[in-house]
Amino acid sequence: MASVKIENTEEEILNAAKEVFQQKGMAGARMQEIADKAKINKALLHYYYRSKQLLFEAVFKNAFRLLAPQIGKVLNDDTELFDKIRNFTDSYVSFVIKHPYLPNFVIQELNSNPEFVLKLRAEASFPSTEKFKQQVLEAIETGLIKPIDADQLLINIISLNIFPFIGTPLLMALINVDKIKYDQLLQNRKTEAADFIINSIKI
Amino acid sequence: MASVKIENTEEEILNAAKEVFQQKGMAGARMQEIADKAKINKALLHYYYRSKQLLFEAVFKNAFRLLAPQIGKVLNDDTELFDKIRNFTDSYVSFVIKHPYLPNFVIQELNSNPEFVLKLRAEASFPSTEKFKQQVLEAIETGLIKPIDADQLLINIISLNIFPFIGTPLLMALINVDKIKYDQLLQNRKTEAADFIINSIKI
DNA sequence: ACATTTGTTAACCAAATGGTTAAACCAAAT
DNA sequence: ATTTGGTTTAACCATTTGGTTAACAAATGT
Repeated sequence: MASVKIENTEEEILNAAKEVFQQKGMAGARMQEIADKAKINKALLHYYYRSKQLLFEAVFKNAFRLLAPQIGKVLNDDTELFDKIRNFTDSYVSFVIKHPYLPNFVIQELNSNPEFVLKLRAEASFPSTEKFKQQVLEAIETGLIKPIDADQLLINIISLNIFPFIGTPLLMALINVDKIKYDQLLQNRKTEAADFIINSIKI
Repeated sequence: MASVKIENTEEEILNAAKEVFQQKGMAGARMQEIADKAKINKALLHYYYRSKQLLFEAVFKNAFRLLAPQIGKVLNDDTELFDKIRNFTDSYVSFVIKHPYLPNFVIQELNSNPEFVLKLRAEASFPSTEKFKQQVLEAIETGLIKPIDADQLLINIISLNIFPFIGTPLLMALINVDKIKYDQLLQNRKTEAADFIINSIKI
């Protein structure tokens, strides 16, 4: 039964580590807290993952592998541009509501460890933007959308979808609503954000 | 000359603390590093700011007092809606290029200390959205813009302006450009972002 | 049955870290 | 010249923290 137990503890650790790292970041996380949350001895953490750094990287890669395909949807999907945008905003919002700490975590740690990006690029899951750029060019040529730089459009799409989650505390304070009302706003964005984007570019 | 010296050291400390806190966050910052950067003894930090927490709060409030008026521009300015949007995106981009770590710092620490928001609301500098909401309603009634929820529009404006800075490492990796090219993209956003927003809402 | 490998723990350790203390320094007032 | 007040430092301290060790337990192979 060794392998069963291994997978149990290993996953237990990873889950606990995920929680703690995503809430407190690399610097703020404590190995002891992770051990407690996983209900194991601290030494066992080092038995499975040799150091805090390695445990963190495991968590981070897991998170990124979850997030990347979501972003990939805007990029490497075959559907028509407007559908794709609608599709993306809808599914991304649903996704993040299930993993609320994730985008902030990824962004944050990417900011404090810019070298991380290099490691990520090597990953198979890392999305490529070629297809999207091509599609935007075609849509411009066929007169479907106004001329716009594909990179800027991509930045816009991602910004409109990710920031409302990362900026939750700031935005909540600013528009002066409680968590419940704000979550409703976010839900509405499933369609609102897509409409906003499409309105801007369609002819 | 005691008072002169005070202001010098105190400011020296605050500047050093700003750099370190903004790059590493509350948890990752080290008092020793701040002292070194300010070229003073560590004990002197505690002489001026009794604890790490208090020093951090001083830095954070400073940062927020810098950021808040920028956001306030979208909200409490008298100019016409489209001009206001153009104005805001232009001046916000210029502002953040001068203070690159600032938005990320504020967002990040707001996320890990949601109670902070309460303290900030009390601040005089905290922007109110009433005027903006009113203005949007009027613009809809007079047929200047399409119907849109003012809160959603505000979220869109802020997202489009702030996220490209916070998400720099992610976006750079995604669209596969170096820092120089990315900074050019950001510069272009001074007008691009405003156009994008206005295109979306104008009739 | 027994040896070997794998999983788990309690106790421990060295380094780092936030914070304190007591003394020294120094400009201005007396 | 001496006192006085705030300013600055070196040395120190208690606690926290990531990480290790050595011993024990539980499987697994032979």
